[in-house]
Amino acid sequence: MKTRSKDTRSHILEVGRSLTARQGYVGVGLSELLKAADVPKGSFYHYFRSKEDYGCALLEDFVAQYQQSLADTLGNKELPARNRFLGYFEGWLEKQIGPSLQDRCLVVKLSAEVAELSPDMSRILQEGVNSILSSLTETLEQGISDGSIAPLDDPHSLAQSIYYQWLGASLVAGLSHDDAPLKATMEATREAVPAP
Amino acid sequence: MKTRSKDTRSHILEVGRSLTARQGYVGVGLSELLKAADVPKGSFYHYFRSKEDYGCALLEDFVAQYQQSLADTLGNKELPARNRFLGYFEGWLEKQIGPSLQDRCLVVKLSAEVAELSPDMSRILQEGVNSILSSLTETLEQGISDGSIAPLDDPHSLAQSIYYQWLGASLVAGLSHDDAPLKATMEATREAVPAP
DNA sequence: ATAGCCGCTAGACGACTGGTCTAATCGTAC
DNA sequence: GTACGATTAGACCAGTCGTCTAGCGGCTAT
Repeated sequence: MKTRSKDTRSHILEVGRSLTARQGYVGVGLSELLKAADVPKGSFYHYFRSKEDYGCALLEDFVAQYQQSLADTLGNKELPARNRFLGYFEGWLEKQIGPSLQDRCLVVKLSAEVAELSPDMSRILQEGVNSILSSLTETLEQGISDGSIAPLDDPHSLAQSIYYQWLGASLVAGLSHDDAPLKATMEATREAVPAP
Repeated sequence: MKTRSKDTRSHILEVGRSLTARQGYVGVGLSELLKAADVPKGSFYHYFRSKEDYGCALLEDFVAQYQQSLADTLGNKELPARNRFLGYFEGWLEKQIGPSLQDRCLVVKLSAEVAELSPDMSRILQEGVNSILSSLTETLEQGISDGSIAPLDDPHSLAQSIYYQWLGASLVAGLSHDDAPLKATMEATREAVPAP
């Protein structure tokens, strides 16, 4: 085994992520995964208890990284909160357009598949969603405070509406490999978050 | 073979629908499907050229039925258009709550899975989405005409926003088996479609 | 009636992949 | 060089999709 920058476990998860972002969870078999990662099949059960255990690790990894990038984007206190909020969705738009399926949102890709398959994986995604919604709500509140967003009745409801809309738009955009639904949603988002 | 109310092909599709609504497309193997349908394996390839051909038939069937029920709900000219519009989403809410996964929306369940798997299946779902969006837009326009909905800048954008929001909310609701996201979306929908 | 026909069924079979496990090997520390 | 944990090879079998042949059973035409 050649030396690898990261340890084998992380390496498997990294390769798994890019494969899974394209083909789904069930759609990536262990053989394919391990071949792509250049890890012998026998090693798998040294690093993970089962495929589901691996799936959970994959999602935990994803959620953790996502939260980090969320903190970077939404937490940058230099910008007015409204810009940070819109910037988050601009980033989403760009990721979905780019050809690197690698970075696509696993909530969109895996939620439906995992829902009736693995309670553990569902829970991890669920918690990721909640944490994103909290961050978005908080940013809206900051925007009201800093004056970049006009006062709102219920920031949490708005954050929820917008986030769900992006999930749905991504689903449809994936079907047609066309970013029009996302661009329309970007426009709708701008209008839904009024500057004062 | 006992007499069956419908022909075998339709029967396979019907059983396939309920299995697929729960387990996804890849998640239902031919053996499981045919065993559940009590149809011998040899028959499958008499009715379908391949599993993908069956998948397309499944989706075409679903889309056709969906369009029918859409016409029934949105086309009922007795009611003001706003009531018909909101009624459609109330129906969605009820279906998702009920334990009969059978009736759940296959756009939500299969879009992500099918996107990178089968262009044909993707196209059928895509066309279903477009047709739903057209019907919703049309109903909004009728509402503006009949006075049940206050004038809107762009009915199509609004229909799109609302529909995407429901897709996303359904995805998340499935994760937690909790209808809160859908109820919140129902409320948001009511507010987004203002009576004059 | 009966012969012929054909839509449909039965289910074995092949080539392959799925996730899992045990037994053996490797690498390092003493 | 022995001990011992970390790592791997590859067997394992249930299950995958898809194919194929044999023949049932119910029509129709004569």
